[in-house]
Formats: sequence, C-alpha cells, structure tokens
Amino acid sequence: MQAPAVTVDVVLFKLTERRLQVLFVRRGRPPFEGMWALPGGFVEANEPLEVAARRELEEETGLREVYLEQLHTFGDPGRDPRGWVISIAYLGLARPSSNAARAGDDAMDVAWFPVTALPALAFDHARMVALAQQRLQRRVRDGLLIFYLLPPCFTLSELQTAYETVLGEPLDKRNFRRKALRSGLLCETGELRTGEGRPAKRYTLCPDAETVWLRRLGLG
Amino acid sequence: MQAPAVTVDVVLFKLTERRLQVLFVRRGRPPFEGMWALPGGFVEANEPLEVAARRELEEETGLREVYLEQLHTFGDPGRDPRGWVISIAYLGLARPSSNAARAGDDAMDVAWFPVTALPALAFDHARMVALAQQRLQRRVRDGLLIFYLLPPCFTLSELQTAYETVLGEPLDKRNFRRKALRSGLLCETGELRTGEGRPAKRYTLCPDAETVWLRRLGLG
DNA sequence: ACAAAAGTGTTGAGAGTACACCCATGC
DNA sequence: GCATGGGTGTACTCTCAACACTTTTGT
Repeated sequence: MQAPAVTVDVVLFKLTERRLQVLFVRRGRPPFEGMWALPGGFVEANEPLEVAARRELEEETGLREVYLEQLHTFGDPGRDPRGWVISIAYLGLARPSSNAARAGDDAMDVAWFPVTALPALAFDHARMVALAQQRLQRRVRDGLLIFYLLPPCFTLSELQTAYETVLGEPLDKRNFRRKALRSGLLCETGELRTGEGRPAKRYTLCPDAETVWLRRLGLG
Repeated sequence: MQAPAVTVDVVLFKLTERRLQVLFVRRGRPPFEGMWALPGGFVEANEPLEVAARRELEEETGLREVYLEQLHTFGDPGRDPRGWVISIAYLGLARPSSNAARAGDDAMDVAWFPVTALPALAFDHARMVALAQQRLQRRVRDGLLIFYLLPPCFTLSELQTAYETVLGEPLDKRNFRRKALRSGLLCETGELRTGEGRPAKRYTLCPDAETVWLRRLGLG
C-alpha cells in the first residue's frame, strides 16, 4: 500500500482597484523553478488540513486571519512531475488592507495578479484558480462571502462595486441599495466617508447577520 | 516529510419505498470490526481519486455506473485509529433498480439504510453522511441531480415523490406539474404507466436537458 | 458655479403560493 | 359503482428589472 504525498494550496482573492486579484509566490526551486504558483506545500504529520493551509500561507506570504474554505482535492496522476502528489485546494478571501504580502522566510517573490491577467502557472494551478473563481461567484451571489473581501466598514457604493467586481457585471444602483438595506444585514455606523463628492454613510455587517441569514433560509 | 495514507469513501444514495437510503458495508476486520461503514478504501498508486472511489464501490458492493461527485476531504488527526489517514469523500447517486448490492468479493454484508434510521457508523462516517445529505438537497433544489435517482422513464408523480423524499417536505401537485412541464426539460415518451388508478404519462429527461439548463442559467 | 459621488420611487412582468374538483382505469 | 391515483385553472403576492433626476459636499 503505497501512499501519495499530500499538499495544500490556497487560492487567495482580494479586491483592489476594482480588480479581483489572486496571490502567487514565485517558486524558488524545481520543479517549475522561477514560475508563479499558488501558496501551499506539504502537510505535516498529523496536521489538520486547514491548519496546514493557514501555515503555508503565512510562511510564504505573511498573511493571517483570512477566510478559508475547502475547494476541491486534486489527485490526477501526472499533476506533479515529482511523482504521486495529491493536493487539497482552499478558497481564501482577504481584505483590501492585506497588502502585507512580505517576501517570506524563504525570500520568495510574492505578488497579486488580477484574475483577468494571470501569469503562466506551475502544476495545475490555473485549473484551481478557475474553479475557485467560479465557486466564489456562486457563494457571493447567495451568501455572505462578499463581506470577507471588504473592510469592516464600507459605504453602499463600495459594497456594490465589490459585487460588480466579483460577478463581472454591472448592477442597478437603486435596486441594489433597496435590496441591501431591506436585507436587514447592515447597520449604519454613524460615520461618514468624506472625500470627493457628497459624503457617504458607512455601514457594517450587523452582529447577528449570520443568524438573520440562516433564519431567512429556514423560512423563505 | 511524512505522508498520510489516503482513502476514498462513497456516500451512495438511492430512493426506494419513499425513503432516501444510504449504502453501507459491514467491516470484516479491525478497527471497528463488525460495524457498518461507508464503502471505500485505500487509493492505489497513481490512481485518480474518482477511479479509486468507483473501484472500491464495485469491489465492495458490486455497483457500477453511478453518478459521483467529490464532496469533501476529511483529514482531522484522530479520525482513524490506525493513524494518519485522510479520506476524500464522494457523493454518489444510484437508480432505484440498483438493488444489486451483492455480498462483495470479501464476502461482506452490504445493506441500504434509510437516512433517517442510520446504524452506528465507523470512523467519522456519520459526519460524511450528514454533509452529503445537505449537499444533495442543495444540488437537487437547483440542479438536475434528481434525475440520477430515478429510472430513465418516470411519471410526474414519481418525479414529485422523488423531490419530496429528498427535500423532506410536501409539494403542491399543480404547482409542481406546471413548473416541471414549463421547464422544457421533459419529453413525453408516449408510454403509459398502468396499474392502480388512472394510467399516467411517462416522461424522460430530454436529450438536450443539460444544454437547456445551462442556457437558462446564462440568461435568467 | 461646477465637478463628483450619494441618494431616492414607480411601474410592469414573471414566479411562487394557496387552493378543490373532475377524469380514466382496474376491480 | 367504487376505489385509486392522474390530471387540471385562477387569483394573489412578492420579487426582480428597467429607468433619470435631485442632493450634498469640496474646489
């Protein structure tokens, strides 16, 4: 009974400059040396999978406290030239303030790329990104995932832009605002965002959002 | 770099007697000897994961040609008393005619249990079944998955009963039929199902159903 | 005063829901 | 003729989509 090696990989998304961006690291050794790849690596003995994903992400990029959910497990023979390696891929979401992708302990390059302009990727990582984006869109369409891509406080316009960026389609401002406000998920903070143009009210996801959301599904 | 052992497990559902049933095998050796468990086992060297799932399913239960999709990968330390073992769980669907669960080559017991009356299960298989049922409900609610649980030909009442059984709630007959027929997914076969009461028209999922379905999502 | 972004209502179409009776066959 | 399951229509509600102008601030 031979056993495969087991790795985890993280497709980490972030919203900046009205672009959906994905995080990559440049590989420092073969195979695919010098190529861009998803942050990830081998699972350690008796390490829970999600813990491994967080550890690798932090080791390679310095990022912590992101949202993570399991995406899919890839196990096709031939997906890794080193031999039999299966990988559990995670979908990750980070806030716009997560610039902090430092060059990791291994002194690797780390960079965000717009999902519309990906570099050539190592292994089957392009497939992983494509699958992750699909899943992200579904989960944003009917879920609370969008809020993991926003700062804790935001204006309705920022929220709308976030949706538009992830879904890749424009939304009607009035319909959007009505729906957002009627959802019961948002609280005014009282603050205003000032700058260009008229000041905008700031909102937060209200504390019982999860509950409200589940209640909604439970009743219709 | 230690590596875990890797297994696959299949949560196979089937509809009979207005019950949603799940397939189990009785374990012939420790750990959990004599207990019921999901069909599954170790992945062979360089074997694609889904292939492994199908192989184990057939070896242990004789069942082939079922629908399979990946569900989740379980890797918590302690989930298997033998040591570090991760398992890729699959959601499977079989038609009602799949009685054929023969005692496998290993002469194991094989049996279907209603999902509402599960036996005590080995490993973390109860969690797997719970997750699979949840996923099945979502995928049936908005997808074509229900048809993998039905024979190729069926009456509208059979279709309705299938939905009701999976979703666990009654549906209005007239609304259901209107929606089913307006969907454009069904073709009359011309056959009638005769027996008790008035004969019923038989329908099939029409050949371009997949296309129709995707077109629908694409437009709204 | 003007540029720039925030904010605001109404109408029409389609989908979902609730609800009760007649029809065709086997026995 | 009766038991059994098959088949049918209408009215109400609600959600979604389309659509354009006024308000508040900074410069």
